Amino acid sequence: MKDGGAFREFLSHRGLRLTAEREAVLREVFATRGEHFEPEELHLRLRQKGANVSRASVYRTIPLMIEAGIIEEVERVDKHAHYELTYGREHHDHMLCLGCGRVIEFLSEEMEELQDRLCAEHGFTGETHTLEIKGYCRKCAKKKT
Amino acid sequence: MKDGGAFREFLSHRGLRLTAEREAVLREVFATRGEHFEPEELHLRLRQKGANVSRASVYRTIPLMIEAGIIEEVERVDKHAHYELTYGREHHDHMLCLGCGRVIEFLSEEMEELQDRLCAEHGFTGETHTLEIKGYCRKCAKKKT
DNA sequence: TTACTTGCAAAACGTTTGCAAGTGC
DNA sequence: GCACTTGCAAACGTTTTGCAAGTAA
Repeated sequence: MKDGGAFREFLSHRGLRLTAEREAVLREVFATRGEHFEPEELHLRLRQKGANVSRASVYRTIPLMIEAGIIEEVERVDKHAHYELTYGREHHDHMLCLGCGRVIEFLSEEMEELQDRLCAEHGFTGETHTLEIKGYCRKCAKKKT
Repeated sequence: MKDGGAFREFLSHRGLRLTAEREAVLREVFATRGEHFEPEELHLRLRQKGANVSRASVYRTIPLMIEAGIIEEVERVDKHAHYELTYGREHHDHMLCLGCGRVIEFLSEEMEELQDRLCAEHGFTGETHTLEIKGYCRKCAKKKT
């Protein structure tokens, strides 16, 4: 697990332990490379691969990975939380197709600049932003007409 | 209820009925003018005012108001959903203070333009966007240092 | 009259937690 | 050895639903 270093450091820095379960969760998260995931799904995949990690441990490891800056919570389409790996990736935002559910990721330097400007205007110290554009992808837009 | 027209129209257009319960919920939503609210809270306020509207009816009315374009779901800070009245208001976005939980609303014409540009670049037909900037308001930023 | 709507209480859902047993450091 | 971690199953809080009774149109 070449990328796991940041998490290991985070754990030891906090006096927490690197257990087989946490390693398994972390490995599985890295295996999703780019895709969004849900806790339940992550747990299922771990079981399928024979890793004995309980649902509780998955749920307990997620906030740690967030604090460690490995993952982030993204949009909540349904009732439950969605996450994605952010470690080693640039910040990006999402377009969500209301037709097929497809998620398009995009980077926008302009968006970053706009955030800075907006924050300055409101005396706000911005740390992160989430921008989600809902609409229809090319295919679905065509289908609709 | 001078503002309720849109909802009435929506209901009759869909062959749905304007019941006392739906009217009460709608009235209460309009009474929140600008503030975000949660279903549970809305239900509580209705009870306190003596309106006999069950929790179930509140939950059943919310999706109708969303479809009617009266309210929108905003950020989910905790586990549960937050909504706000949007009818008759311009689209705006939010800054959320991680210190005190305060929500700052802001309008940005630039943001609207940026959305259009981004969508065009990705062959996407954007309908709405949600932008949330997390960080610290002036007070909390000062407190932190 | 006839769908639509209601309240209730139970179910469902994702998520969290208390506990006793286990384990990294 | 001691604190941190685990799995389990029960608890949690929000949201949804089946049902029988009620009601707008």
